[in-house]
Amino acid sequence: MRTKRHSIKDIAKALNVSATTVSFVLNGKGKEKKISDEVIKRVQDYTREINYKPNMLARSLRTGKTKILVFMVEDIGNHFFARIARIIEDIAYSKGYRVLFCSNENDDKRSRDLLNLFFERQVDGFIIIPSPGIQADIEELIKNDIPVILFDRYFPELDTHYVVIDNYEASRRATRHLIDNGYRDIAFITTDVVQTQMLDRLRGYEDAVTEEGLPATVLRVPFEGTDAVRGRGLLQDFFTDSHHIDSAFFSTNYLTQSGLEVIRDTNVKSLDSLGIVTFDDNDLFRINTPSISAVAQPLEEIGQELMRIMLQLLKNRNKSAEHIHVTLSAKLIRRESSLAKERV
Amino acid sequence: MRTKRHSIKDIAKALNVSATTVSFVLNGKGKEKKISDEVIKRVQDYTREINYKPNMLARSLRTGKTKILVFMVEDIGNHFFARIARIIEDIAYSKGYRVLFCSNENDDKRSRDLLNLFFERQVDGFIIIPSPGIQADIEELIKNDIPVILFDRYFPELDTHYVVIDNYEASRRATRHLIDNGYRDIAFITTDVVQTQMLDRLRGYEDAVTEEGLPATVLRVPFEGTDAVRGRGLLQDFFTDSHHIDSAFFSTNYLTQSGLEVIRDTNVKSLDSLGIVTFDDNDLFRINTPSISAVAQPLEEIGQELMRIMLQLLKNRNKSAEHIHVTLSAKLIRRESSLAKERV
DNA sequence: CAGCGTGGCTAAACCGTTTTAGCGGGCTGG
DNA sequence: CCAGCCCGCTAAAACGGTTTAGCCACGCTG
Repeated sequence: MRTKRHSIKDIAKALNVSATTVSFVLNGKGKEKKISDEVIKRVQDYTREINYKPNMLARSLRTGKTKILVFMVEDIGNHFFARIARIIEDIAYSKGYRVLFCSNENDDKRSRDLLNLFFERQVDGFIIIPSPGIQADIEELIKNDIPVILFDRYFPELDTHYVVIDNYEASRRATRHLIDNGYRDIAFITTDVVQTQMLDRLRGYEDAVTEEGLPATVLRVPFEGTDAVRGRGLLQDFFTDSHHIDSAFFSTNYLTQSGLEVIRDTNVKSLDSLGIVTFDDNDLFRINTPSISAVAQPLEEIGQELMRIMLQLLKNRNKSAEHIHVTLSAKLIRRESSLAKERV
Repeated sequence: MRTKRHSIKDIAKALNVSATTVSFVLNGKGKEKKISDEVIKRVQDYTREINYKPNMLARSLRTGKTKILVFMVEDIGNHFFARIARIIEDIAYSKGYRVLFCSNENDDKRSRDLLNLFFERQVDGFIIIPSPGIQADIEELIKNDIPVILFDRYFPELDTHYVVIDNYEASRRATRHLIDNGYRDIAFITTDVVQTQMLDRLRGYEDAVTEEGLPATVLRVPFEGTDAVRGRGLLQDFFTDSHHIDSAFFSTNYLTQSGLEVIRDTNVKSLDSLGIVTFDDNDLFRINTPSISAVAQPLEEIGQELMRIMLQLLKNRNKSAEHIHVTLSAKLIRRESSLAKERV
């Protein structure tokens, strides 16, 4: 029953040809290397018959390429990351690359472990949403000449390739949109994460409200627990206590989900009168009653840019050109939740 | 700037010792192999200084072990799977194994691709929730003498190691619980997946209601789309049309979430009068108002059993003993949603 | 002083591929 | 008639580790 894995040498022996010949045929270089049609056929038939699968470790060791990319995000379960993952996977696949996904939960130790794991296994490139404290590890990768692209957030002090959106501008416009619809007491509900993307969103909000002489109310929910319950307690207290609030701008989608549930379950506020905008769109917000206005990041474009850069880096492995910085702009999708309403 | 990756030979050359010596020291066999303390120290200091990371491809090629396990489920974003994943990861980690997670979305092609990807890369073992049509591929793995354990569901016609829960009994008890609390028209809301776990849950429900002469109403929601919106349309229609229903038993957690949202948003039924039980507990159900009764699978135990078996298989790689079948029992957690209520 | 053990190290084989260099034989052209 | 070319194939090195077998020098024993 127990079958030893087949190797090229086994095949060569069985067919009375050399390992070289088998390798040529299996790599589609039969014609080019002047192997006779007869031998090509014999090799192909036999390998198919025994269901031969090459040992990629050996191949990668020899070629120096694994044809594997790593896509590391905060939480691959999050809709925003999952969507981009799928886009990237499709492009990568069509170019002969496989993609491994992993979540770092924005934790440095976990990030480091994962980077190490894959670095040691010689993956060809990394697309990363960095946790706050792994700047040095990223630098180390780059020193080793391995393609790294950051996205969603980056390190201002470290020159790397990255793809982000203009969070400041998007946040500012979303806030203005609430103001334009008559809301005057806008809460900004965000995480305690102090990385570029969140800081920019906060600044966008703050500038928009202060320009109009409106008050700024910020709730920072610690990043912990699982999405389903993250910050429910804090949110509940906040909405119960802050009666002055007439609208809320959520800086990230999982907070919005918790927020909506809290509001609905506790009836502290009426969803129909509260103005709501969220960062990062998803189906739930579209289908929700009322539908929720959202800052939609250009997922398709982000994924495409990431892979465009990655493939370029993989091609020009030698010459290290300038670092590429891409900043895309997000789109505000206006839905029921943020439009001017009858005031009570 | 560009640094070639360090190899053991580089280190050996730099320190004027042999590669063998370096390897011994790095593997902690210095003492055992009678390497002098002085040399051990020099090697350790130097490797630390240059931040040497071994090439795991080369190591694995030689040793035949990658120290990597694969954990493949339907959707790693799902709470139930994610929890088990974490438990497994912790145990594996403590034994020197890393775990790679992946989602097959219950799709055969995707499953096959993933199995192939990792098989070719020589991972040491698989823990799998199989999609319906990959029986042959699983068999192939087993033929190649690589440890495979199925869980959550299995192939009745294929003898493999597996860990499951007694879905029939759990489902039966959950249904009986609703009956005992006075519900007489219980809907069973499930997926169109026809694998063991779902079939058993269905049978459990059917037997429980027919024994009492109660009607059986089954809604099958196709497995597609993303969790957030899966089956919303169908569920909405169902609850709108089926006015006779006084309770619902959901066969899987994401359907419950969609169901709750639909009921809440459309007000077709009152959450307070409807009896509800769901398969697979999570924080949301606990915190929900009303809190939702759930069949809680013993996550910790499942994870531990899986790893216990896996480690055993990895140890006794040679002798193929009997296939191990573990069936655990689930616990019904009674909460507000299923208790006898004032009837209107 | 032969023989033996042991401390401290290393040469070389090996894992399964890819790839470079090249071999022998038949055919062609000058 | 032979130089040169093409055809069809192969030997061997290389990738970066691990592991087996064994070398040499030294001290100790009998």
